[in-house]
Amino acid sequence: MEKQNYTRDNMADLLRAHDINPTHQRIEIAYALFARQEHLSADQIMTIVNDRHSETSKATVYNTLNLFKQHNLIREVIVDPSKVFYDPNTGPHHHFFNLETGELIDIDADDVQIQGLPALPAGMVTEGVDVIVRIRPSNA
Amino acid sequence: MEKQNYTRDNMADLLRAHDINPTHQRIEIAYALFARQEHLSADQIMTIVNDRHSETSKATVYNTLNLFKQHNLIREVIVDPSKVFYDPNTGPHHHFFNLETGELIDIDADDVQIQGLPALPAGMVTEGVDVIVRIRPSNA
DNA sequence: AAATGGATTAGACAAAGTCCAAATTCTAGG
DNA sequence: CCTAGAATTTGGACTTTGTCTAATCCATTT
Repeated sequence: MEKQNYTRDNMADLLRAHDINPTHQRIEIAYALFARQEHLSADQIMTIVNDRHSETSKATVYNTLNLFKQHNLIREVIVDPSKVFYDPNTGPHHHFFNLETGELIDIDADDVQIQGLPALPAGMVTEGVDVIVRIRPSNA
Repeated sequence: MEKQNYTRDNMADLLRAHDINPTHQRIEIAYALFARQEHLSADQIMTIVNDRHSETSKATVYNTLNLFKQHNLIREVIVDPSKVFYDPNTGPHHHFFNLETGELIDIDADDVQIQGLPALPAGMVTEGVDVIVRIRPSNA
C-alpha cells in the first residue's frame, strides 16, 4: 500500500499532481472515491457528496468525473449495461462482477497472465486489457 | 464453420431449436443478426428490420432481443457505456474494441489462456469470463 | 366461428447522461 | 480594495436507451 491517508487535505495535492485545479466540489468528489476506495456510479457519488454540507449539481459531478478520467486520476468500469462505475484504482487490475448484487471486486493484474491474444489489427495500439469475471451465487 | 446458410427459411429452424416460437418479427430480427454476423445495437437492429417490408415496434425489438438472450441464441456485449451490443456468436470468445469507431472484432477463446485468476469468493460460481482489448489507431 | 393465450403495438414513462446560457467564484493587475 | 477576465458551477431543458402497460392482433384449437 502506497498511501493510506486519504483526507480532504491531501486530495488537493493529489488533484494538483494531476494538473487539476482543486476546487471545493472536485475535492469532495475525489474524497468520496478515494476515501472509500470503492467503485461508485455517478449517481452514488452525487448522493454522497450532497449528504454532506455543500451542494453539487449533477452537471458538475459528470463534468468532474470526466475531467478526472481524462487526467488519469480515475478509471471507468463498463460492466453494468445501465450505468458506468468509477474506480479510484488506476493501477492495472481486473474485476469480479457479482451479477446478483452488481458488486465489483478487484483482481490484481500482477497475478494474472493472458496468453495467446492475436496480433492487433494494423496501425492499432492497445489502450488496455480488461478481464471481467462474471460470478453468481451457486445456490441460485 | 458449422453453418454458412443463414436464410430467413432456416431462421425458423434455428429459433425452434432454441424453443422459441418463430414469428415474423423474430425471424426478421434473427436474420438481421445472423446473416450479417455482426455486433449490432438494438437501435441498429430496429433500423435494419424496418428498412425492409414489415414494421416492428421498439418494444418488440427489445422484447425479442431479451428473449433470444435468455434462450442462449445471442449474447450481450457490454463495452460501450451508452449502449448494449448483441452478438450472434455465443461460442466462447473475446473482443477487440476499437475506441475510435466503436467497432468490435471477435477473438476466438480457444487460442487465449488466462492464468492466475484468484479463487472465487465463497459460494460463487463463474458465469463467464470476458476479455476486452481496447485498441486505438496509433497515429492518433 | 368463438375462445384462448401468446405476441405485438403505441405511447407514456424512467434513468443516465449531455448541453447551454446565466450566475458565481477565483485570480491577477491596478 | 476593486475590477476585468477567466474558470467553474448551476439549473433546467433536452437526448437517448430502455422499460412498462393496457389494448389490440393473430394463430390455433375446438
